[in-house]
Amino acid sequence: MPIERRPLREQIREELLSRLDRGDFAAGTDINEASLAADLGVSRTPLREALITLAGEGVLESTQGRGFRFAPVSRREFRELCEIVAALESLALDCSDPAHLRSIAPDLLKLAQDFPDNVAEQQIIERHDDEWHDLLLSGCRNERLLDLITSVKAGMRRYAHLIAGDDAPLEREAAEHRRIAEFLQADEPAKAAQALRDNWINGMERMMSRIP
Amino acid sequence: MPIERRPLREQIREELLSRLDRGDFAAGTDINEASLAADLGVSRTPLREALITLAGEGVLESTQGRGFRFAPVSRREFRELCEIVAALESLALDCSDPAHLRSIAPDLLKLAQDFPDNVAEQQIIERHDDEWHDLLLSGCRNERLLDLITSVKAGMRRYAHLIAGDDAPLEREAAEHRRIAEFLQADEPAKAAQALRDNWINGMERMMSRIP
DNA sequence: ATGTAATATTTTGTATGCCGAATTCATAGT
DNA sequence: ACTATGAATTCGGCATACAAAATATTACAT
Repeated sequence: MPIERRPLREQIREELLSRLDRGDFAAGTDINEASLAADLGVSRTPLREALITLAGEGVLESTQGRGFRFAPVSRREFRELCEIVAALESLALDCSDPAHLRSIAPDLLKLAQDFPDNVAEQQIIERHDDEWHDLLLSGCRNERLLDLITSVKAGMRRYAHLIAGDDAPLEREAAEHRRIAEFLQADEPAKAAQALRDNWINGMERMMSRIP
Repeated sequence: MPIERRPLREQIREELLSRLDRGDFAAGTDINEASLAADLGVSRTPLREALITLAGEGVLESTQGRGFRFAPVSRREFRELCEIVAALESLALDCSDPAHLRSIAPDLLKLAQDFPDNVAEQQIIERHDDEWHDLLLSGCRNERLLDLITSVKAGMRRYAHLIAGDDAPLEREAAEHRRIAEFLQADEPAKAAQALRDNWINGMERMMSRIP
Protein backbone atom coordinates (compact mmCIF):
# COMPACT_ATOMS: atom_id res chain seq x y z
CA MET A 1 0.00 0.00 0.00
CA PRO A 2 1.20 3.49 -0.80
CA ILE A 3 1.67 5.29 2.49
CA GLU A 4 0.22 8.74 2.69
CA ARG A 5 2.70 11.55 2.23
CA ARG A 6 1.06 14.94 1.97
CA PRO A 7 2.14 18.39 3.10
CA LEU A 8 1.13 19.27 6.62
CA ARG A 9 -0.60 22.42 5.39
CA GLU A 10 -3.15 20.29 3.52
CA GLN A 11 -3.87 18.04 6.45
CA ILE A 12 -4.23 21.08 8.68
CA ARG A 13 -6.58 22.71 6.21
CA GLU A 14 -8.82 19.67 6.20
CA GLU A 15 -8.74 19.34 9.94
CA LEU A 16 -9.81 22.96 10.30
CA LEU A 17 -12.61 22.48 7.78
CA SER A 18 -13.92 19.44 9.55
CA ARG A 19 -13.83 21.26 12.87
CA LEU A 20 -15.76 23.99 11.12
CA ASP A 21 -18.40 21.45 10.11
CA ARG A 22 -18.77 20.50 13.73
CA GLY A 23 -19.32 24.16 14.56
CA ASP A 24 -16.23 24.26 16.74
CA PHE A 25 -15.28 27.80 15.83
CA ALA A 26 -17.22 30.92 16.60
CA ALA A 27 -17.41 33.07 13.50
CA GLY A 28 -15.73 36.43 13.71
CA THR A 29 -13.37 35.58 16.53
CA ASP A 30 -9.66 36.00 16.00
CA ILE A 31 -7.43 32.98 15.61
CA ASN A 32 -4.45 32.72 17.89
CA GLU A 33 -1.79 31.08 15.79
CA ALA A 34 0.42 29.92 18.62
CA SER A 35 -2.32 28.25 20.64
CA LEU A 36 -3.99 26.68 17.61
CA ALA A 37 -0.64 25.39 16.41
CA ALA A 38 0.01 23.90 19.83
CA ASP A 39 -3.45 22.37 19.83
CA LEU A 40 -2.84 20.75 16.47
CA GLY A 41 0.66 19.68 17.44
CA VAL A 42 2.37 21.50 14.60
CA SER A 43 4.41 24.65 14.28
CA ARG A 44 3.10 28.00 13.18
CA THR A 45 4.62 27.79 9.72
CA PRO A 46 2.46 25.08 8.12
CA LEU A 47 -0.50 26.36 10.11
CA ARG A 48 -0.11 29.81 8.61
CA GLU A 49 0.17 28.24 5.17
CA ALA A 50 -3.16 26.50 5.74
CA LEU A 51 -4.71 29.70 7.05
CA ILE A 52 -3.59 31.57 3.95
CA THR A 53 -5.17 29.03 1.62
CA LEU A 54 -8.39 29.10 3.61
CA ALA A 55 -8.35 32.89 3.41
CA GLY A 56 -8.02 32.56 -0.36
CA GLU A 57 -11.11 30.37 -0.36
CA GLY A 58 -13.05 32.89 1.66
CA VAL A 59 -13.28 30.78 4.78
CA LEU A 60 -11.09 33.19 6.70
CA GLU A 61 -10.45 36.89 6.65
CA SER A 62 -7.19 38.57 7.46
CA THR A 63 -6.04 42.06 8.23
CA GLN A 64 -2.55 43.40 8.53
CA GLY A 65 -1.22 43.00 12.01
CA ARG A 66 -4.36 41.37 13.35
CA GLY A 67 -3.99 37.99 11.72
CA PHE A 68 -6.80 35.65 10.73
CA ARG A 69 -10.34 35.14 11.86
CA PHE A 70 -13.22 33.01 10.67
CA ALA A 71 -15.28 35.14 8.37
CA PRO A 72 -18.66 35.99 9.88
CA VAL A 73 -21.69 34.38 8.32
CA SER A 74 -24.40 36.45 6.73
CA ARG A 75 -27.53 35.88 4.71
CA ARG A 76 -26.09 38.01 1.99
CA GLU A 77 -22.88 36.07 1.62
CA PHE A 78 -24.70 32.77 1.72
CA ARG A 79 -26.95 33.93 -1.08
CA GLU A 80 -23.92 35.05 -3.05
CA LEU A 81 -22.23 31.68 -2.61
CA CYS A 82 -25.34 29.78 -3.62
CA GLU A 83 -25.72 31.84 -6.76
CA ILE A 84 -22.11 31.14 -7.65
CA VAL A 85 -22.27 27.41 -7.04
CA ALA A 86 -25.56 27.17 -8.90
CA ALA A 87 -23.96 28.76 -11.95
CA LEU A 88 -20.80 26.69 -11.69
CA GLU A 89 -22.50 23.33 -11.23
CA SER A 90 -24.86 24.18 -14.04
CA LEU A 91 -21.88 24.92 -16.25
CA ALA A 92 -20.31 21.66 -15.14
CA LEU A 93 -23.37 19.81 -16.37
CA ASP A 94 -23.06 21.58 -19.70
CA CYS A 95 -19.45 20.43 -19.93
CA SER A 96 -20.37 16.82 -19.23
CA ASP A 97 -20.76 14.03 -21.70
CA PRO A 98 -24.53 13.52 -22.18
CA ALA A 99 -24.07 9.80 -22.56
CA HIS A 100 -22.25 9.62 -19.25
CA LEU A 101 -25.00 11.64 -17.62
CA ARG A 102 -27.58 9.19 -18.82
CA SER A 103 -25.51 6.30 -17.56
CA ILE A 104 -25.27 7.65 -14.02
CA ALA A 105 -28.90 8.75 -13.88
CA PRO A 106 -30.10 5.48 -12.30
CA ASP A 107 -27.51 5.73 -9.54
CA LEU A 108 -28.42 9.35 -8.90
CA LEU A 109 -32.05 8.36 -8.68
CA LYS A 110 -31.26 5.58 -6.29
CA LEU A 111 -29.16 7.82 -4.08
CA ALA A 112 -31.90 10.42 -4.03
CA GLN A 113 -34.42 7.84 -2.92
CA ASP A 114 -32.20 6.60 -0.12
CA PHE A 115 -32.07 10.11 1.18
CA PRO A 116 -34.84 10.34 3.76
CA ASP A 117 -34.24 6.87 5.21
CA ASN A 118 -31.18 7.46 7.29
CA VAL A 119 -31.76 10.86 8.78
CA ALA A 120 -29.86 9.65 11.80
CA GLU A 121 -26.98 12.01 12.01
CA GLN A 122 -26.11 15.37 10.62
CA GLN A 123 -22.67 14.40 9.35
CA ILE A 124 -24.15 11.47 7.45
CA ILE A 125 -26.62 13.67 5.66
CA GLU A 126 -24.00 16.14 4.54
CA ARG A 127 -21.78 13.36 3.28
CA HIS A 128 -24.72 11.95 1.41
CA ASP A 129 -25.54 15.25 -0.22
CA ASP A 130 -21.92 15.83 -1.21
CA GLU A 131 -21.73 12.34 -2.64
CA TRP A 132 -24.76 12.98 -4.77
CA HIS A 133 -23.40 16.22 -6.19
CA ASP A 134 -19.98 14.67 -6.75
CA LEU A 135 -21.51 11.86 -8.72
CA LEU A 136 -23.58 14.33 -10.69
CA LEU A 137 -20.45 16.20 -11.72
CA SER A 138 -18.30 13.14 -12.21
CA GLY A 139 -18.58 13.39 -15.97
CA CYS A 140 -17.46 16.99 -16.19
CA ARG A 141 -14.47 17.33 -18.46
CA ASN A 142 -13.50 20.75 -17.17
CA GLU A 143 -10.94 19.95 -14.50
CA ARG A 144 -10.38 23.54 -13.46
CA LEU A 145 -14.09 23.97 -12.98
CA LEU A 146 -14.29 21.01 -10.64
CA ASP A 147 -11.43 22.38 -8.55
CA LEU A 148 -13.11 25.75 -8.43
CA ILE A 149 -16.40 24.25 -7.28
CA THR A 150 -14.63 22.37 -4.51
CA SER A 151 -12.94 25.57 -3.43
CA VAL A 152 -16.14 27.62 -3.38
CA LYS A 153 -17.95 24.89 -1.50
CA ALA A 154 -15.25 25.00 1.14
CA GLY A 155 -16.38 28.56 1.79
CA MET A 156 -19.90 27.26 2.36
CA ARG A 157 -18.89 24.83 5.07
CA ARG A 158 -19.18 27.61 7.60
CA TYR A 159 -22.93 27.32 7.09
CA ALA A 160 -23.10 23.54 7.29
CA HIS A 161 -23.72 23.18 11.00
CA LEU A 162 -26.67 25.55 10.80
CA ILE A 163 -28.74 22.97 8.95
CA ALA A 164 -29.01 20.66 11.94
CA GLY A 165 -32.43 19.33 12.83
CA ASP A 166 -35.55 19.87 10.75
CA ASP A 167 -36.20 16.97 8.39
CA ALA A 168 -38.83 18.57 6.18
CA PRO A 169 -36.35 20.49 4.02
CA LEU A 170 -34.41 17.30 3.42
CA GLU A 171 -37.35 15.62 1.79
CA ARG A 172 -37.75 18.51 -0.56
CA GLU A 173 -34.05 18.34 -1.29
CA ALA A 174 -34.43 14.66 -2.14
CA ALA A 175 -37.43 15.37 -4.33
CA GLU A 176 -35.46 17.94 -6.27
CA HIS A 177 -32.58 15.54 -6.71
CA ARG A 178 -34.97 12.94 -8.10
CA ARG A 179 -36.32 15.51 -10.50
CA ILE A 180 -32.85 16.32 -11.79
CA ALA A 181 -31.99 12.65 -12.19
CA GLU A 182 -35.19 12.06 -14.12
CA PHE A 183 -34.37 14.82 -16.56
CA LEU A 184 -30.98 13.26 -17.13
CA GLN A 185 -32.50 9.87 -17.68
CA ALA A 186 -34.87 11.41 -20.21
CA ASP A 187 -31.85 12.90 -21.96
CA GLU A 188 -32.85 16.48 -21.29
CA PRO A 189 -29.64 18.00 -19.92
CA ALA A 190 -30.82 21.58 -20.36
CA LYS A 191 -33.82 21.00 -18.14
CA ALA A 192 -31.65 19.14 -15.66
CA ALA A 193 -29.30 22.11 -15.47
CA GLN A 194 -32.23 24.43 -14.86
CA ALA A 195 -33.55 22.13 -12.15
CA LEU A 196 -30.10 22.05 -10.59
CA ARG A 197 -29.98 25.84 -10.45
CA ASP A 198 -33.46 25.84 -8.93
CA ASN A 199 -32.30 23.29 -6.40
CA TRP A 200 -29.54 25.58 -5.19
CA ILE A 201 -31.78 28.63 -5.09
CA ASN A 202 -34.50 26.74 -3.23
CA GLY A 203 -31.99 25.28 -0.81
CA MET A 204 -30.71 28.76 -0.20
CA GLU A 205 -34.15 30.06 0.65
CA ARG A 206 -34.74 27.15 3.00
CA MET A 207 -31.56 28.06 4.86
CA MET A 208 -32.09 31.78 4.98
CA SER A 209 -34.20 31.87 8.09
CA ARG A 210 -31.55 29.99 10.06
CA ILE A 211 -28.84 32.56 9.43
CA PRO A 212 -28.59 35.51 11.78
CA MET B 1 -1.23 60.61 3.06
CA PRO B 2 -1.74 57.08 4.36
CA ILE B 3 1.41 55.15 3.67
CA GLU B 4 0.95 51.73 2.20
CA ARG B 5 1.27 48.88 4.64
CA ARG B 6 0.46 45.51 3.17
CA PRO B 7 1.80 42.04 3.85
CA LEU B 8 4.87 41.13 1.85
CA ARG B 9 3.16 38.05 0.50
CA GLU B 10 0.68 40.22 -1.38
CA GLN B 11 3.32 42.46 -2.87
CA ILE B 12 5.31 39.40 -3.87
CA ARG B 13 2.26 37.83 -5.45
CA GLU B 14 1.65 40.90 -7.57
CA GLU B 15 5.26 41.20 -8.56
CA LEU B 16 5.25 37.59 -9.72
CA LEU B 17 2.06 38.11 -11.67
CA SER B 18 3.41 41.17 -13.42
CA ARG B 19 6.59 39.32 -14.27
CA LEU B 20 4.34 36.63 -15.67
CA ASP B 21 2.66 39.23 -17.89
CA ARG B 22 6.03 40.17 -19.25
CA GLY B 23 6.65 36.52 -20.05
CA ASP B 24 9.61 36.36 -17.71
CA PHE B 25 8.99 32.82 -16.59
CA ALA B 26 9.17 29.72 -18.71
CA ALA B 27 6.12 27.59 -18.03
CA GLY B 28 6.79 24.23 -16.53
CA THR B 29 10.17 25.02 -15.04
CA ASP B 30 10.69 24.55 -11.34
CA ILE B 31 10.98 27.53 -9.05
CA ASN B 32 14.00 27.74 -6.81
CA GLU B 33 12.75 29.34 -3.64
CA ALA B 34 16.09 30.46 -2.31
CA SER B 35 17.27 32.16 -5.47
CA LEU B 36 13.90 33.75 -6.22
CA ALA B 37 13.71 35.02 -2.65
CA ALA B 38 17.19 36.49 -2.98
CA ASP B 39 16.22 38.05 -6.28
CA LEU B 40 13.18 39.69 -4.74
CA GLY B 41 15.10 40.73 -1.66
CA VAL B 42 12.85 38.90 0.79
CA SER B 43 13.09 35.74 2.80
CA ARG B 44 11.66 32.41 1.82
CA THR B 45 8.76 32.60 4.27
CA PRO B 46 6.62 35.34 2.66
CA LEU B 47 7.69 34.08 -0.76
CA ARG B 48 6.34 30.63 0.01
CA GLU B 49 3.13 32.21 1.26
CA ALA B 50 2.75 33.99 -2.06
CA LEU B 51 3.55 30.80 -3.96
CA ILE B 52 0.91 28.91 -2.02
CA THR B 53 -1.66 31.57 -2.82
CA LEU B 54 -0.77 31.46 -6.50
CA ALA B 55 -1.00 27.68 -6.45
CA GLY B 56 -4.51 28.02 -5.06
CA GLU B 57 -5.38 30.26 -7.98
CA GLY B 58 -4.02 27.75 -10.46
CA VAL B 59 -1.08 29.87 -11.54
CA LEU B 60 1.36 27.42 -10.03
CA GLU B 61 1.47 23.71 -9.47
CA SER B 62 3.16 21.95 -6.63
CA THR B 63 4.14 18.39 -5.89
CA GLN B 64 5.34 16.93 -2.66
CA GLY B 65 9.07 17.33 -2.35
CA ARG B 66 9.51 19.09 -5.66
CA GLY B 67 8.06 22.44 -4.73
CA PHE B 68 6.42 24.86 -7.11
CA ARG B 69 6.54 25.46 -10.83
CA PHE B 70 4.59 27.63 -13.20
CA ALA B 71 1.80 25.51 -14.54
CA PRO B 72 2.29 24.68 -18.20
CA VAL B 73 -0.09 26.28 -20.65
CA SER B 74 -2.39 24.22 -22.78
CA ARG B 75 -5.23 24.81 -25.19
CA ARG B 76 -7.40 22.67 -23.05
CA GLU B 77 -6.84 24.59 -19.85
CA PHE B 78 -7.27 27.91 -21.62
CA ARG B 79 -10.60 26.75 -22.98
CA GLU B 80 -11.63 25.63 -19.51
CA LEU B 81 -10.72 28.99 -18.01
CA CYS B 82 -12.57 30.92 -20.70
CA GLU B 83 -15.68 28.85 -20.18
CA ILE B 84 -15.53 29.54 -16.47
CA VAL B 85 -14.97 33.28 -16.77
CA ALA B 86 -17.69 33.52 -19.40
CA ALA B 87 -20.16 31.94 -17.01
CA LEU B 88 -19.00 34.00 -14.04
CA GLU B 89 -19.05 37.36 -15.80
CA SER B 90 -22.41 36.53 -17.27
CA LEU B 91 -23.69 35.79 -13.79
CA ALA B 92 -22.16 39.04 -12.58
CA LEU B 93 -24.21 40.90 -15.16
CA ASP B 94 -27.32 39.12 -13.93
CA CYS B 95 -26.52 40.29 -10.41
CA SER B 96 -26.09 43.89 -11.49
CA ASP B 97 -28.54 46.70 -11.13
CA PRO B 98 -30.07 47.22 -14.61
CA ALA B 99 -30.29 50.95 -14.04
CA HIS B 100 -26.60 51.11 -13.25
CA LEU B 101 -25.82 49.09 -16.35
CA ARG B 102 -27.71 51.56 -18.49
CA SER B 103 -25.90 54.44 -16.85
CA ILE B 104 -22.44 53.07 -17.62
CA ALA B 105 -23.33 51.97 -21.13
CA PRO B 106 -22.14 55.23 -22.74
CA ASP B 107 -18.78 54.98 -21.04
CA LEU B 108 -18.43 51.35 -22.10
CA LEU B 109 -19.24 52.36 -25.65
CA LYS B 110 -16.70 55.12 -25.56
CA LEU B 111 -14.00 52.87 -24.17
CA ALA B 112 -14.73 50.27 -26.82
CA GLN B 113 -14.36 52.87 -29.55
CA ASP B 114 -11.05 54.08 -28.21
CA PHE B 115 -9.79 50.56 -28.43
CA PRO B 116 -8.07 50.30 -31.81
CA ASP B 117 -6.50 53.75 -31.64
CA ASN B 118 -3.64 53.14 -29.29
CA VAL B 119 -2.36 49.76 -30.30
CA ALA B 120 1.06 50.99 -29.33
CA GLU B 121 2.04 48.63 -26.62
CA GLN B 122 0.91 45.27 -25.40
CA GLN B 123 0.70 46.24 -21.73
CA ILE B 124 -1.54 49.18 -22.62
CA ILE B 125 -3.95 46.99 -24.50
CA GLU B 126 -4.30 44.52 -21.68
CA ARG B 127 -4.87 47.29 -19.16
CA HIS B 128 -7.49 48.73 -21.46
CA ASP B 129 -9.30 45.43 -21.80
CA ASP B 130 -9.22 44.86 -18.06
CA GLU B 131 -10.53 48.33 -17.46
CA TRP B 132 -13.45 47.70 -19.77
CA HIS B 133 -14.43 44.47 -18.07
CA ASP B 134 -13.99 46.00 -14.62
CA LEU B 135 -16.32 48.83 -15.53
CA LEU B 136 -18.80 46.37 -16.97
CA LEU B 137 -18.90 44.48 -13.67
CA SER B 138 -18.75 47.57 -11.47
CA GLY B 139 -22.46 47.32 -10.68
CA CYS B 140 -22.35 43.71 -9.55
CA ARG B 141 -23.66 43.36 -6.04
CA ASN B 142 -22.17 39.93 -5.49
CA GLU B 143 -18.88 40.71 -3.79
CA ARG B 144 -17.75 37.12 -3.56
CA LEU B 145 -18.34 36.70 -7.25
CA LEU B 146 -16.13 39.65 -8.10
CA ASP B 147 -13.33 38.27 -5.94
CA LEU B 148 -13.69 34.91 -7.61
CA ILE B 149 -13.52 36.42 -11.08
CA THR B 150 -10.36 38.29 -10.14
CA SER B 151 -8.85 35.08 -8.85
CA VAL B 152 -9.70 33.04 -11.93
CA LYS B 153 -8.42 35.76 -14.20
CA ALA B 154 -5.10 35.64 -12.37
CA GLY B 155 -4.81 32.09 -13.63
CA MET B 156 -5.28 33.38 -17.18
CA ARG B 157 -2.36 35.77 -16.94
CA ARG B 158 -0.04 33.00 -18.02
CA TYR B 159 -1.60 33.34 -21.44
CA ALA B 160 -1.43 37.13 -21.65
CA HIS B 161 1.96 37.49 -23.29
CA LEU B 162 0.91 35.12 -26.07
CA ILE B 163 -1.44 37.72 -27.51
CA ALA B 164 1.39 40.02 -28.59
CA GLY B 165 1.21 41.38 -32.11
CA ASP B 166 -1.66 40.84 -34.52
CA ASP B 167 -4.12 43.73 -34.46
CA ALA B 168 -6.97 42.11 -36.37
CA PRO B 169 -8.36 40.20 -33.37
CA LEU B 170 -8.34 43.39 -31.33
CA GLU B 171 -10.74 45.09 -33.70
CA ARG B 172 -13.11 42.19 -33.43
CA GLU B 173 -12.77 42.36 -29.67
CA ALA B 174 -13.67 46.05 -29.79
CA ALA B 175 -16.63 45.36 -32.04
CA GLU B 176 -17.94 42.78 -29.60
CA HIS B 177 -17.52 45.18 -26.72
CA ARG B 178 -19.52 47.78 -28.62
CA ARG B 179 -22.22 45.22 -29.24
CA ILE B 180 -22.47 44.41 -25.54
CA ALA B 181 -22.61 48.09 -24.60
CA GLU B 182 -25.37 48.68 -27.13
CA PHE B 183 -27.49 45.92 -25.65
CA LEU B 184 -27.06 47.47 -22.23
CA GLN B 185 -28.02 50.89 -23.53
CA ALA B 186 -31.11 49.36 -25.09
CA ASP B 187 -31.95 47.86 -21.69
CA GLU B 188 -31.60 44.27 -22.84
CA PRO B 189 -29.39 42.74 -20.16
CA ALA B 190 -30.15 39.17 -21.17
CA LYS B 191 -28.88 39.76 -24.69
CA ALA B 192 -25.87 41.60 -23.31
CA ALA B 193 -25.03 38.62 -21.12
CA GLN B 194 -25.28 36.31 -24.10
CA ALA B 195 -23.06 38.62 -26.15
CA LEU B 196 -20.58 38.66 -23.28
CA ARG B 197 -20.42 34.89 -23.20
CA ASP B 198 -19.95 34.89 -26.97
CA ASN B 199 -17.18 37.43 -26.56
CA TRP B 200 -15.24 35.11 -24.27
CA ILE B 201 -15.80 32.08 -26.46
CA ASN B 202 -14.78 33.97 -29.59
CA GLY B 203 -11.75 35.42 -27.87
CA MET B 204 -10.81 31.94 -26.80
CA GLU B 205 -10.97 30.64 -30.35
CA ARG B 206 -8.89 33.54 -31.60
CA MET B 207 -6.20 32.63 -29.09
CA MET B 208 -6.22 28.92 -29.62
CA SER B 209 -3.85 28.82 -32.56
CA ARG B 210 -1.21 30.69 -30.55
CA ILE B 211 -1.06 28.13 -27.78
CA PRO B 212 1.27 25.17 -28.23
C1' DA C 1 -13.20 59.78 38.01
C1' DT C 2 -11.81 60.08 33.46
C1' DG C 3 -8.82 60.71 29.77
C1' DT C 4 -4.20 60.40 28.09
C1' DA C 5 0.51 59.16 27.77
C1' DA C 6 4.07 55.86 28.55
C1' DT C 7 5.28 51.21 29.12
C1' DA C 8 4.74 46.24 29.19
C1' DT C 9 2.89 42.21 27.01
C1' DT C 10 0.98 39.64 23.54
C1' DT C 11 0.76 38.34 18.82
C1' DT C 12 1.60 38.74 14.19
C1' DG C 13 4.98 39.09 10.27
C1' DT C 14 9.46 37.91 8.64
C1' DA C 15 14.01 35.74 8.77
C1' DT C 16 17.02 31.94 9.62
C1' DG C 17 18.30 27.19 10.55
C1' DC C 18 17.86 22.26 10.37
C1' DC C 19 16.46 17.79 8.64
C1' DG C 20 14.94 14.61 5.38
C1' DA C 21 13.51 13.59 0.85
C1' DA C 22 14.47 13.79 -3.95
C1' DT C 23 17.44 14.55 -7.78
C1' DT C 24 21.89 14.23 -9.82
C1' DC C 25 26.27 12.65 -10.56
C1' DA C 26 29.79 9.21 -10.22
C1' DT C 27 31.28 4.60 -10.27
C1' DA C 28 31.04 -0.25 -10.81
C1' DG C 29 29.34 -4.27 -12.99
C1' DT C 30 27.41 -6.61 -16.92
C1' DA D 1 28.34 1.32 -24.05
C1' DC D 2 24.60 0.95 -21.02
C1' DT D 3 22.28 0.06 -16.88
C1' DA D 4 22.22 -0.24 -12.00
C1' DT D 5 23.55 1.12 -7.56
C1' DG D 6 25.26 4.21 -4.22
C1' DA D 7 27.19 8.69 -2.63
C1' DA D 8 26.86 13.53 -2.73
C1' DT D 9 24.33 17.56 -3.16
C1' DT D 10 20.57 20.29 -3.74
C1' DC D 11 16.21 21.81 -2.30
C1' DG D 12 11.74 21.80 -0.17
C1' DG D 13 9.18 21.31 4.29
C1' DC D 14 8.92 22.36 8.86
C1' DA D 15 10.52 24.33 13.21
C1' DT D 16 12.53 27.93 15.68
C1' DA D 17 14.18 32.60 16.47
C1' DC D 18 13.79 37.44 15.91
C1' DA D 19 11.55 42.00 14.82
C1' DA D 20 7.73 44.99 14.50
C1' DA D 21 3.14 46.11 15.36
C1' DA D 22 -0.95 46.03 18.00
C1' DT D 23 -3.26 45.56 22.27
C1' DA D 24 -3.46 45.73 27.17
C1' DT D 25 -1.94 47.93 31.46
C1' DT D 26 -0.53 51.26 34.55
C1' DA D 27 0.66 55.68 36.07
C1' DC D 28 -0.17 60.33 35.98
C1' DA D 29 -2.51 64.63 35.19
C1' DT D 30 -6.57 67.15 34.76
